[in-house]
Amino acid sequence: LPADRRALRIGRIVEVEAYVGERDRASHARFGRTARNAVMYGPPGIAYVYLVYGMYDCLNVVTEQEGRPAAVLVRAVEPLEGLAAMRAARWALLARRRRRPPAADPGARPPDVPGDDRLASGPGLVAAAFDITRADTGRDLCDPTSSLRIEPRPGTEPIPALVATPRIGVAYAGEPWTSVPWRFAIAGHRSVSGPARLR
DNA sequence: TGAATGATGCACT
DNA sequence: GTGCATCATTCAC
Repeated sequence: LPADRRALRIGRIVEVEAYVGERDRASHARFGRTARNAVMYGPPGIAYVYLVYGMYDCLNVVTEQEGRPAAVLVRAVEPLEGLAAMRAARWALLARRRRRPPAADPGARPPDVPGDDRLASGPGLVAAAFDITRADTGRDLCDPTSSLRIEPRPGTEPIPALVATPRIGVAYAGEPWTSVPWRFAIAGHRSVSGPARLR
């Protein structure tokens, strides 16, 4: 990893989606156990990272007992620390998409990188901001010594108000799976994905 | 402000 | 070969 992306990065998860069981026709487990989704059948707390649309990695957390394939997709994170590293990673993502050489000055912000609170406002952007890739699949996100981990909400923070909506981008699954309200977000939070009017 | 579209790699039928 | 748990850009308004 380049030096400007080695800093500690911390964020608050503000939006997730649940994918539960082989019956869920929107889930990667809908065809049963395969090479790609095998980790979903394992113990909970483990990372499952997959590639979507040939371009973006997406981070999931396995959530159920061994043998029951389920995971939560981390759709958006509020950046808290290590913002410069997140910006650098975002810039690298943009440069890759445009097939342009990396920018000369790593400290500057390109004009099309959005405000800091939206650096990880989408599942592909979460992985990009934290430099998470498919190579992270299988890592234990609950290990407090891991360099990639999820920690409990500090007890000093109140439980935020949530909204539940249908999941994004699963029209192919058919009913009831396209409509079940299994997307959860902090109500009105500025770092939630999507256009402002829907936050 | 919103709808349409291209980029891009690979898992899967 | 088909289609995808997405994003940025372009173009209309």
